[in-house]
Amino acid sequence: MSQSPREPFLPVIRLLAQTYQAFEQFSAFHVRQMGLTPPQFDVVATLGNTRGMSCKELSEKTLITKGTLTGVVDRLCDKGIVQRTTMEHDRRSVFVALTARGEALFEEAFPAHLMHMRQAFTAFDSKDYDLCATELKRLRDAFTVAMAEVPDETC
Amino acid sequence: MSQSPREPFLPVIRLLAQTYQAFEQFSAFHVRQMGLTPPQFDVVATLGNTRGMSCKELSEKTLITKGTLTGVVDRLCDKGIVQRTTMEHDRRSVFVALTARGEALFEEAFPAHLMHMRQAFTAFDSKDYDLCATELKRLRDAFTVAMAEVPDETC
DNA sequence: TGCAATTAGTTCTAATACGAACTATCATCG
DNA sequence: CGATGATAGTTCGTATTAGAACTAATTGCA
Repeated sequence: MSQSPREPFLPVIRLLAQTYQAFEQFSAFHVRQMGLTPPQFDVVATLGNTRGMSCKELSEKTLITKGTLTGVVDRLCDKGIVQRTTMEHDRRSVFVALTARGEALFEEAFPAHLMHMRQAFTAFDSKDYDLCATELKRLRDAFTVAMAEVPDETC
Repeated sequence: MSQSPREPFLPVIRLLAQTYQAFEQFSAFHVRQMGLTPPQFDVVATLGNTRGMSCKELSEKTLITKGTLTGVVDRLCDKGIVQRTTMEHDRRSVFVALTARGEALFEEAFPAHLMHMRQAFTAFDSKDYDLCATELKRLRDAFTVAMAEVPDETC
């Protein structure tokens, strides 16, 4: 009934998936109440307190693929929350920034979401944050390094 | 340029997202090479070494929503990898099991994927697994508990 | 200068993803 | 027995999601 004892990383992978899922559920629940989808909120939160940035930079910060980002930004444009501008010095780039209405939304939604998320961490102290961050970093880097080593052999 | 120092959990959330993303990239890369999508592989891996199970059970183990699962199982049926049967004692339930061809696929793809994933953990020893698991469990439970406390107030 | 290689975004296709509405079936309790 | 409620899956609508092909613009180097 239990898993193969030969693969001690399987429990870790399972836990990672469960943890991310639990986070997503908890976070998305509140984001949807504010009339946004999680990716849309990510974009608004990333653009907040910022002059704006290119799609590429936005893509790197939100971890949203560029192809997907086009659609997300499209919908935020339709809602009047962000606006696109072509850049002067590099006409390939698109500059994305919050509109006045987008700023107002950010000022309201972002603190509200922080308040919501804070409720999950009431039992954490600074040592807990450090431990958590250390282990996550270790895991993230393990995957990143492994990923960097594989695909070259395939091409 | 740096984040609000008042919210020590923000780095943890960011790291969780980055870690899951890195895992997904690394894992999905290999899964796609085998002609499956990540959710399809999850289903095959879950059904492997099993007589089969209901959609509900499959949904709980794979973390795939029931609505989404219908489509995933549809496609696996089309490929002849799994098959559906209505249960005798409860005609609401659907029993999903690997076909002979699905078994063969599992026998080949699952060990291959384990081998792939193992490459990310070459630097981990048993203490590392424990530390990682402990912190992930703590995080997962924090979100789960917080989620359980919120929605009732909303209804 | 001039063309090949890059880069930034968009578009396209197939597959998720979620919540809500819906159907069919069971369970419960009067 | 019979209404009420709960449960398992499917269906539906909208929004992501990844990757690949495509366009436009820039860069690099001969």
